This record gives sequence, C-alpha cells and structure tokens, in this order.
Amino acid sequence: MAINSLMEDFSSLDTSSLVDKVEAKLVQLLKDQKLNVGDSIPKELELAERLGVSRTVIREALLRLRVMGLIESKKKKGAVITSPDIFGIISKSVNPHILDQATLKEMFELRLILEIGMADFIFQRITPADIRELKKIVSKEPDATQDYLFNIEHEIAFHGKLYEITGNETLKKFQRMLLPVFDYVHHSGLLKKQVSIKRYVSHKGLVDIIENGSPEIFRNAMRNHLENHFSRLFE
Amino acid sequence: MAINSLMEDFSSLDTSSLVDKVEAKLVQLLKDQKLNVGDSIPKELELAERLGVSRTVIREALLRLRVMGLIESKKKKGAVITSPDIFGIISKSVNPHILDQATLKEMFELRLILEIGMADFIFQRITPADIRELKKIVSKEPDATQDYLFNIEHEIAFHGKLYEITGNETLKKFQRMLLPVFDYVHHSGLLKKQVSIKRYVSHKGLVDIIENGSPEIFRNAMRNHLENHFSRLFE
DNA sequence: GTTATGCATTATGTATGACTTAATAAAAAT
DNA sequence: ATTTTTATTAAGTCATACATAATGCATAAC
Repeated sequence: MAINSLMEDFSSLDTSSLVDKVEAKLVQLLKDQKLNVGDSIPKELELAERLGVSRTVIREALLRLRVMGLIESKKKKGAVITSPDIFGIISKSVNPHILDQATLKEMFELRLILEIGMADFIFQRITPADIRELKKIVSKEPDATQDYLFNIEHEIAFHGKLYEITGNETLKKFQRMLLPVFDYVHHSGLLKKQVSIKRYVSHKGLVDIIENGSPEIFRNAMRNHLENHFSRLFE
Repeated sequence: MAINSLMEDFSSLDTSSLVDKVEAKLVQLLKDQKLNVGDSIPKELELAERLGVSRTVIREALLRLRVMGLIESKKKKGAVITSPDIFGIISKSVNPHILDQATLKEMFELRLILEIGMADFIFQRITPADIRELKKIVSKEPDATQDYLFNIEHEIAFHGKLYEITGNETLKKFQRMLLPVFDYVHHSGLLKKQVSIKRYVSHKGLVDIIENGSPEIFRNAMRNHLENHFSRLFE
C-alpha cells in the first residue's frame, strides 16, 4: 500500500519544463478568453511579469505557438492571433528524406484512400466549368512513351483538379502535403516493383463517369484506375 | 530592363529573419548529411560559432525543429534526430475552439472521405481475430434511446476498430486528430439540423459485409451508413 | 570482480540586461 | 490637409552568468 502510493507519486511526477507550463497557460488563455483572430495578446514583458518567469521562457513559449501557427508576431504591435493553417504548417515539416519508411508508405496509402473516398463530394459540387477543364486536361494526356516528367505533370494536373472540385481546401492542402511523399515512395525501393503497366480505367474514362455516372460507379472506377499502385502494396 | 532587374531585386528581397536562415540551414544539414534517427547534431555553442550567430538564434531555430518533431533535445547529450510523429504533433495544435469554422467543417468531411475510401485496406488486412472483436463490439450496440454518451463511446469503438484494421498507423493517428473536431462540429450550429434519424446500414450490417462481401459493396454500405452526416452537408 | 556511491563534466534550461531594428503614432513642417 | 520627421514601443538579436540534469569516470564497498 505504501509502495502503491509511492508509485503514484512517481507517475505523477511533474517532468514538464517551465516553458511547457507557460505554453499550456497561454493556449488556455486563447481558449478561455474567446480571443478572436486578429486580437493581440499581451507583450512579452507583461507576460513575463504576470507569470513570474523570465522573458526568455515567454519567448520560447510564444515561439512554439508561432510554429504551430496559432499566433503571428509583429514588431511593435505584439503578437496577434491567427487562423492556423495546419496543413500549410506541417507540409513544411514533411520531408520525405527525414520521415521513416513505414510512415512514408502509410502516407502513400492515404492518398489512395482519399481519392476513392472523395467521390460524393466531387459529384455534389462539380460545375460545368470544372467538367470543361477536366476534358481539356484529358485531351492533353500524353501516351506512355512520352517524357516521364511530362507524365508526372499531367498526373498531378488531373488528380489535383479532382481535389479542387471537392471544394475542400483542407483536403487540397492535404494533397499538397502528400504529393512529394507519393513521388518519393513511388520511386524508392520501398514498394514492390511495378509488375505490369497495364492500363486500367483511364483519365478519360473517369471523366465520362463523372459526367454520366454516379459516385458508386466512380469509386469503383477510381479503385481500378489506381490498381497499379494497389498491386504494389498488396501482391 | 532596369525596371526588370529592379523587380528581380524586389522579389529576391530577403525578408526572412536570421532565425529563418539558420533554420533552413539546419534542415538542410539534416537532409544532406544523411543523418539517421538517433544521431546527434552539434551542440548549440558549436553551431553558434560555426554559423557566426548568437546562441539565442540557434536555440530559436532548434526549438522550431523540436516543435516540428524533427529533433529532441536532452540535457548533456545535445539534440538527437527523431522520427517525426507528424500527426502526433499537429493533433496537439488542432484545437476546435481555435480553428475557424470553414476548416472545421472541412475536417468533418475528411472523416467521411476516409471511412469510405479505406475499404480495400480493411479487406486486405483483416484477421479472424478482428472480425471476432467487431462482432463483440456490435453485440453491445446500444439502441437509440440509450444514454447519449454511451452511444458516442460505441461509435468511437466501432469506427476506431475499423481504422485499426487497416494497419495504417498514420491513418489511425489522423483519426485521433479528427475525433474531437468531429464531435465539436456535430454539435455546433455549423451544420444543418439533422433532419431525420432514419437508420441506414447498421454496424452489424457493415460487419456482415466485411465477412461476406467485397470492398465495392462495403464502400456503398458505408456511404449509406454515413448518410445522416452527408445529408447535413448536402441538403 | 562486480556493484554502489559520489564527483566532475558537459550541454541544455533559465535569467538578466543591453542593444538593434522595424513599425506605429505623434509632432512638426510644408 | 498632407507630407516629413521624430520619438516610442515591442520584438529581434547578442552576451553572459548561473541552474539543472544527465553522463561518465573514479573511488569505495562488498
């Protein structure tokens, strides 16, 4: 029993640093005081005084918030609250060369999941202008013999447009984050070799379905279109 | 011509702070030198000396890397490279109270996309043990009249298990990040009121399909299962 | 010989004060 | 009234000192 309570004391040992605490306090300040985007928070010195720590600590804590995209600090004006662009922030820190291989492979999979799952949003929000643009992109589709880079570019243009059609900016940013990863994984030795470059449902086929089909049909078509990628994962 | 070169000067105007530059240099160091996870980078003072800036600047730059999850600094041992847990990092900064409404709604949509899109991975990687567990969860399914919190808990248990089955840890972390957002959006006035709580394909129905059906069938069933959410977005 | 214990060392963490720079506001000049 | 100058303010940068905690080594204990 005595040991038990001792253990509890151990587990509840506060291992967090001063900066950690200040950071938590500041985040809570943002939450509690219902501060809106654009509002400015107290000056470094004032915070330092109020929390009874040095300006150094305050600066580090504020810096963390800044890296997380919660605030933006301007000279003279102090720090103002910003609407955090999460994926903008992290896409900066998503570096295929640094991420471990397991994570990279999982992000590769994530793309496949997204493109199959987003069918309903495409059908719900597509406009005639979108369809025209898709057709324009498809009309420029290079045949397999053409320059590799040109193929990549076309891939990105087509699939990127699909993301755009969903009208979901967060999703689009997510894709932008995934792009370099996908390319990296595709060419690294991380996956099995591409067995056959059979051509499944083409981009043109997908556009036809978008125009005349349904989300259900589109999902299966997209799944088929991505078969080359899936087979490298599953077989 | 003069104007042109002037413009170039403008565009290339270096607006970045000292810390920005040091940060970039450090990231490049990680990339170039092919440093592996676990390797340690030079000490603060050494970096300060080599780059000709104060330790303060170095510390700020290192702090950024730390917030991004690229390094971890230990006393005495200096900073060591870590495998960044991206979603772990951002889920810390995903705070429904701080994110703007548009982003929140988009993240709500993101969940729907994921759960429909992940069918293939479920079917590919599911084990008999998984099916048993799913059935166990379903057997405890509360009827609609029961305690609200209990329902939520059940929802999370079931859908969380599905994510787990995909074997994609990154996806799972992503879900954990989305969870509070989803709950928040569900109850805020952000979406249209839930028109009818018709019951579509049930959890039990989904399990049956997982056992005897195919990814194609599952996708449509899941789409139907989520109809209540979709209708709040689309109608 | 192996295991504790204590001590010195080292690198990050925190504190303080001074100075630089840039943005804003106030004052002065036109 | 508008522009220019000046002063002020708060963040950015620097230097230094000390605190704290982890590591390794030396010594002591068994």
